[in-house]
Parts: sequence; structure tokens; C-alpha cells
Amino acid sequence: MTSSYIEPKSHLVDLFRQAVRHVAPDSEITIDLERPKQASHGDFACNAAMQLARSLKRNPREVALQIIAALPSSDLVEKTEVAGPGFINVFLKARAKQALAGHILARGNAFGSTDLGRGERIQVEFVSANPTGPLHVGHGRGAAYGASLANVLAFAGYNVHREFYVNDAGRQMDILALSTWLRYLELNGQKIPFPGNAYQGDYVKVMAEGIYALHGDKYARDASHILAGLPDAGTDPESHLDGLIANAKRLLDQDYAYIHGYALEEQLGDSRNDLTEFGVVFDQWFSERTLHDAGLIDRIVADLQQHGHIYEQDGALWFRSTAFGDEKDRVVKRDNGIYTYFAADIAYHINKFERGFSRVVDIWGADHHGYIPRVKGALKAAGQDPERLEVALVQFAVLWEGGQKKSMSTRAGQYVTLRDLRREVGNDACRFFYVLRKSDQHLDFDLDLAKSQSNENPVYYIQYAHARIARVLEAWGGDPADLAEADLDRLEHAQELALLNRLAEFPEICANAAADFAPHSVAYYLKDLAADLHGLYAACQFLVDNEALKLARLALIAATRQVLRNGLTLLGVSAPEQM
RNA sequence: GCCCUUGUAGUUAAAUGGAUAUAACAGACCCCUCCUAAGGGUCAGUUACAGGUUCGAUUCCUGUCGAGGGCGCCA
Repeated sequence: MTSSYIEPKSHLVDLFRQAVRHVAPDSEITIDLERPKQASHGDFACNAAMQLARSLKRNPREVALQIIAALPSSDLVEKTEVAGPGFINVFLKARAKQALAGHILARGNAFGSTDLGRGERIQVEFVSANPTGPLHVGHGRGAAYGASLANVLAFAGYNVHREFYVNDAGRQMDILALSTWLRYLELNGQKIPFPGNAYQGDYVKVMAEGIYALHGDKYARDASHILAGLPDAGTDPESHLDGLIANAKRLLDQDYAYIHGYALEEQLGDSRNDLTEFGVVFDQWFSERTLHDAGLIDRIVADLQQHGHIYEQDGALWFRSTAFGDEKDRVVKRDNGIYTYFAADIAYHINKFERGFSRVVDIWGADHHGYIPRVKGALKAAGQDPERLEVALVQFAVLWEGGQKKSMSTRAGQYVTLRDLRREVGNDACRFFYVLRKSDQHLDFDLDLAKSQSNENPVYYIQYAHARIARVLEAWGGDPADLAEADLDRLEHAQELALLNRLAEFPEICANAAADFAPHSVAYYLKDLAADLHGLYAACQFLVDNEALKLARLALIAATRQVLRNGLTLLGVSAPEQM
């Protein structure tokens, strides 16, 4: 049965290509077949005649007739006709559609996958949140989008590497370490004003308690003079904070690394655990610190300096990004001798290409858009092709609750965590809700709606279709192998043929989702597919007395179940057997 | 001021440059003796404005008006 299946679209593209070559030997148009929205326009429509009309200086309908005349005959085609301004509509024989059900059952989990990527190594870096506190709902969107995109790319034949960049070397981590230590000192009875721009969240206190439980007062220091000589917290809070960090490092000496490391491991572990529960897994967690330790940043900066892309001014080193279209030059090494985040990022991206990825995708929050020209500029300066880096910007998820926008600040400890959201709404609804919007579209995440109406979330509509099929097959109780032998030409009902057409679209949907970085189109497709199934469910009885018809219909819905499952898997949503 | 995203039914959103612009929710009705009504069916309702490119524009370009966000020797 499988061997007899011919994929209609590529078959037709081939036929049209031959016909066009005959009608207009010199033209270079690409054959484009689309699936008309209206059934009366056939199963496929070709616009080649309209594309050729100009160069041939002839009426498009006339050209269409010539193309049809030149079209090689095919067992799949029922009829062709010229319609509208010059479309060629193709109607397939029922047999050409029916065989699909058997093909899907034979292909199983692989149905819908393609060879678009040809095994090309592509890296997708996403989330990459600072490990300075719990992930919040904004990170959730990047996680859901990145994971789904990576799945879709893998399904389209790319060799995908999923990576999380760990910012474990920067000032933010120092602030977290300081915050933790100050809370720890409070446990030891020391009253030190806790800076307003340090991390306020309760998880900081939890870490301090953890350290105290493990080591008692081992890390206590007399900090009564810790504020001495520091800039006033009210007038210059950032310098005040930096002064505190410097004092903490001096007072703790070697022990500072322990506090820092403890906080890092705790927060990173928390994020990893959170993401794993969310179905988001990474092949690699790449440490920023290793870039510093391995001297990679020194090497890259020296290299760029040697080629005249870096100059010194006001005691700092500047990258001449204006030479690559950026609006101003950027500091890579501050006058205090510390590399900026940007310097590490240049090294990181060069490192990505040195690891052999031919394409690199960064998924960033939209607030980083101004960052793109300087990173691409740095890649170009370093002799890499900036076109191989693609940045997908994910717009913010703005949270609404009680009709009010919730402001979120990690440092102020004022936000809804991803974990809380998942527990309220459920992982499946979360994953689906997040990717239901185009990534570059602002997402208003109405918390009340997501919580209170979670049963009306479209994800349940799709899952219900899957569960319904599972229950019917269970009620049947027969041998699935019998379905492979089903006499599929029994499928003649209009709703059955409509469903077959929908199933046939799945591979194209997946391929386009990969090419456009648009996993949301899979979500929309699944809604349509579920609607077709529910429509058929209402219109036709599956478990009928006629054995041949029953097997054919069961084969059709079993194929539908397979496609629902394949699509939901791409989105990281479960496909329940019953609800 | 500069940059990014965006403007589609009452609301939230779809639509590789294609034919009569899709859905969901909200609204008005109808359908369980039947494999799960978390379902199906009927009705009403949309491309901000002005130009341009094109056989053909929601889509591409320019402008106007409106919305959201970003613009540190922070990360």
C-alpha cells in the first residue's frame, strides 16, 4: 500500500514543469502550486499562466489552455480547468487522496518530516536568562518558542543543537552573590541596610538559610565598617552597590567564590529543573566564564585590535562598530579593566562558528534589537560571514491581571514566575498559548483568562480530537494491522475527503514553519485539523456494520491521530488517550 | 530625537503577492435514545488613511495618523 502512494503535489509540480518547458522554453519561472481555499477551485491551483502572460505577450487564459494541452497525462488527475484570471485548477481522483491514510500509518512518527535541511548543523540558542533568580513568564515565551522552533527544524532535516548561554561571569552574578551574603549576615544578627537595587526576592533568603544550615557562621565577617567610604546609596546607588561587592570580595577573600558558586548552582539548577518540567531541554549549557578562563576573549580582542577594529580612548577599549553600520562605537573593555558583556558575546559567537555550526540562530528578547548590528559587525570584523547568524526577536509577553498590566523586575523580586504560571495553567496550555502568537508579535498574556478559562483554551480542542479517536479505536478493539489492509476507496464522504486533504498539507506546513521560523503555523494547522475531525465525528459513524467501510474509516481516523500526535509533539504538548 | 515591532469582525488573532480575507471568543438561534456535547450546525459582523509597484496587494515601497517597546564604560 505504501509503495503505491505517490505524493500528489510534487508529482504535479513535475508535470507542470514539463508542460511549461514545452509552452515557454526560455522562461525561468518556478512552478507554484497552492491549495485553493474553496473546494470548487479544485485540489491544486497553478498560476504559471499568469506569470508567463507578460513575457509571452498573450492572454493568460490562452496560455493556461496551452499549458493544459501540454500537460502529460497522469493517473492521479481527474480533470483540469482554466478559471478566473488564468488559474489552472487541478482536481485529483479520489484514489489519489485515499492512499494517503495508508501512507501516514506506514510512516508513523516520521510523517511530516522532510529533508529540507539536508543534515545541516544549526545551533539554536535560547532562554539564556541570567541565573540570578527564578524564570518568569517572559522567559517562558522564549523557552516555548525556541524549543518548538528547534523541534520544527529537526523535523525538517536539520541537525539541531540546542544551547543555553549561562551568564555566570558578570556583574549581575556579583550582585546576586552580595545579596545572598547580606541576607546570610542578617541571619547572623548583623544589621546592614539591604540595598534597594540588590535582589529582593525571597529565594535569596532561602539560599542564605541554606548556607547557614550547611556551614553555620563560617562565612560571617565583622561587616560593621562595610559601608565606610562608599558613595551614598541614595545619590549613586550603582556605585554604592559596586563598592559593597568590592568590600564583600575583600572581606570574604577565598570564601567569596563559595558564596558566588552556591548562588549560581542554586539558581541554574532551579532554571534547569523548571525548564525540564516544561519540556524544554538543551544539548549544552555554555558557560560564559569558560570564555574568560580559556583566554578566548583576550585572543579575540587582541586579534581585532591588531586589525585596527579596536582603539583606546578614555582608558577603555572601543570596538569601531560604526565601520559596520552601527550608530556608535561600543566599549569592549571598561576603564576598570573588566570586559563588557559585549566582549564576551563577540567571543561566544566566534566560538559558535569555530565549533562547526554552519548556521546559528539566536533567540533574543525584543529589547536586544539594537544589539544586532554590533554583533554582526564584530563577526564581520573577525572574518566571519554575519549572514550565517540569524536573530529571531521575541516580543515581550506583557502580563495582565485584574485588568492591570503587571510590571516585572527581577531585582525587585516582583514578577510571576514561569513555575507559578505552569502550575496555574498547566504545561500543555502554557506551551500552546505561548506559540499561538507569531514570535514578533506582542503577546498580551491575560493571567485571569489563562487561569480561569483554561478549559476553553484551544489546546483542549485539539487534545480532545486525539482522545476521541483513541476512544473509538479502543471501542473497536481490533488489530491495528488490519487497518493497513483497509480498502481505502470506501472513503467517499465529503468530510472524509476534506480531512484527507488537510492531512496531506501537514508536511508542507512543517517545512514552511521551519523555513520561516514560525512554529505558530503548526498550532493553527492543528486547530484546523481538529475541526475537520470533529466535523467528521459529528457527520459519520465509524463503528458501522459494513466491515470494509468501518476499516476504511478507522484507518482514516488512525492516520489523523498520528498527525495530531506528530504536530503536538513538535509543540511540546501531550497527546492524551482520554480526557 | 533615532531605532524595532505593530494597526484586519465588538475582542484576541490567521492568511509563501492570488480567486468570495480565515478562525476562536463575545452576541442571536438550533442539535445528545447515537463511538466523550471539552462536540456539531445556522445567522450577523473586518484589512487605519493616502499614494505607488503588479495581470492581481492584508502582504512589497513611500507618506500621514495611532499603539507598544528599545535606545548606558548595565546585563
